[in-house]
Amino acid sequence: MQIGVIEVPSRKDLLVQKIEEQILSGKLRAGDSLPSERQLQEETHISKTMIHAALVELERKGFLQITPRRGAVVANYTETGTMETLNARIRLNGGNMSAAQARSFMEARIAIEGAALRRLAERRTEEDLAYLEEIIAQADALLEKEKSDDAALAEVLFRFHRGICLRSGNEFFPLLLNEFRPIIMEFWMRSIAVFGAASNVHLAKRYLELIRAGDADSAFRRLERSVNEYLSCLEEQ
Amino acid sequence: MQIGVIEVPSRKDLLVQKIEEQILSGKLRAGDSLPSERQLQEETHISKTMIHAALVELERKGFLQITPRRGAVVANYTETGTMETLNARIRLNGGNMSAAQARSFMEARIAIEGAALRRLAERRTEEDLAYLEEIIAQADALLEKEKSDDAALAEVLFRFHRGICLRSGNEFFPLLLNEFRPIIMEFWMRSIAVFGAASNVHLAKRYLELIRAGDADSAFRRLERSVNEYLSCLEEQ
DNA sequence: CGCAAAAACTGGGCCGACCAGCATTTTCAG
DNA sequence: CTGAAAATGCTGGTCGGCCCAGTTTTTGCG
Repeated sequence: MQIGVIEVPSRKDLLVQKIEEQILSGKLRAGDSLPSERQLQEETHISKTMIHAALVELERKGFLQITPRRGAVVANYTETGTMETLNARIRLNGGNMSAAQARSFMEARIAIEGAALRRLAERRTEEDLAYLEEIIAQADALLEKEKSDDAALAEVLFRFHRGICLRSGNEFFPLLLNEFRPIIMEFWMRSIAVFGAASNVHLAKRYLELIRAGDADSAFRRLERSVNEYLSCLEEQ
Repeated sequence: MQIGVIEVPSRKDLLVQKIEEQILSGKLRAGDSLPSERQLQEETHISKTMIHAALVELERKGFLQITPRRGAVVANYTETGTMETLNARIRLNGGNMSAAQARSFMEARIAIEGAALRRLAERRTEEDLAYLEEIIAQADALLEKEKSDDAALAEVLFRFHRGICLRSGNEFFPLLLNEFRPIIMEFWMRSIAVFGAASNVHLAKRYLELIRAGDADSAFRRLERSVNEYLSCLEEQ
């Protein structure tokens, strides 16, 4: 077994994580003021530069609102939160989504990828099909290797489904998939573990066939069905 | 007329913007290497701390790929881009979307908000309705003031539609709306300019009625129709 | 010429000082 | 005592330099 690079979190990252924990656990509530940067510096013995960088990162993630020369207050992250906020929440939970979160995620996936699938099936060109076939070929190549590489296959599956969004002609759909990326990769890893590598690649081929046939409705229903299969499989565990 | 706070962009922000411009204009192409941080420091007379922060921000936005101790290269932002990348592109274009972008945006809106609308109509509670009514009341209060404040109304309309996503019970939908926020606000400002303030508030009330009636299909069609009206109005200009 | 040691450079993390602007307190003329 | 102006002390923001650990290029010995 290969041992990856051991990532040492920096002190700044640790501070970010600590404050995130306090906010998500409710110890710090929306509207609460944070100590000033200098005060945090004394408490943590981290330089002001790094303290400042940590607070800026937390503001970007939607956890804080910083007003120059006035200080930082905890934001209501249901108001200001973005996908990054959610990624932080999931990471803090050990990388696991709750069942409700998984269902929410899948609903969002159906809404976005389903719309892309419909659009693409209705107006696919030879070029679109060739683009997706090329990705399928990469997946097949991975299947034939004796040493299975689940992470690489998950990456290819991500690229296939982003390809559907990319080729749908809508500029927004692929961007949304990129935004979801960490969560989607986690999903594909699980899907490969549960249903097997070959089964996932086969499903991708099925989507390609339905797109080629121009059968938007069937493609959409196929997506709904496989999502439901996955969710019920998850609930069994 | 009230003059708001004049925001002075920091030198870091200016550097970020300048590099974004060079990438979006094609002066810097995917794969090109950027000068080292120390070289940029000499050229721009900006401290290394800020140079580094700027490059990290550009990487987060999908414009660069940084490899530790090797340097930064321009990324293919169609591959790595997120909503932030798009926001930057639109901002650089003076806040204007192309017609194709507007259509893509509206398709994405139908996909996401439509799904939320359906879900909410099917399982709304009294609490959900009260939450949305409270926002509508704020909109009415704005309408009655003699001094019209379009920006405030756009903010309320945004909150109403995010409220639909929030109350749909899906955790992801409101986050996606937050992600879109700058674009959505621009859209509401235009909608108010084109159709008038009262008309937009009236439409919101109509959504609320359909949600209360539990008529998911009608609510969805209403959304599709108003989107199409907006797009055809845009194309006339 | 071959190739390994050394030098030069890279981004990453960190530090303590300094800057400009806001808020409160202090000062001091009226 | 009053009230405006000056001084002080706070804030977030920026700065340039330090060391570290890898990468790339140059050097120089065999």
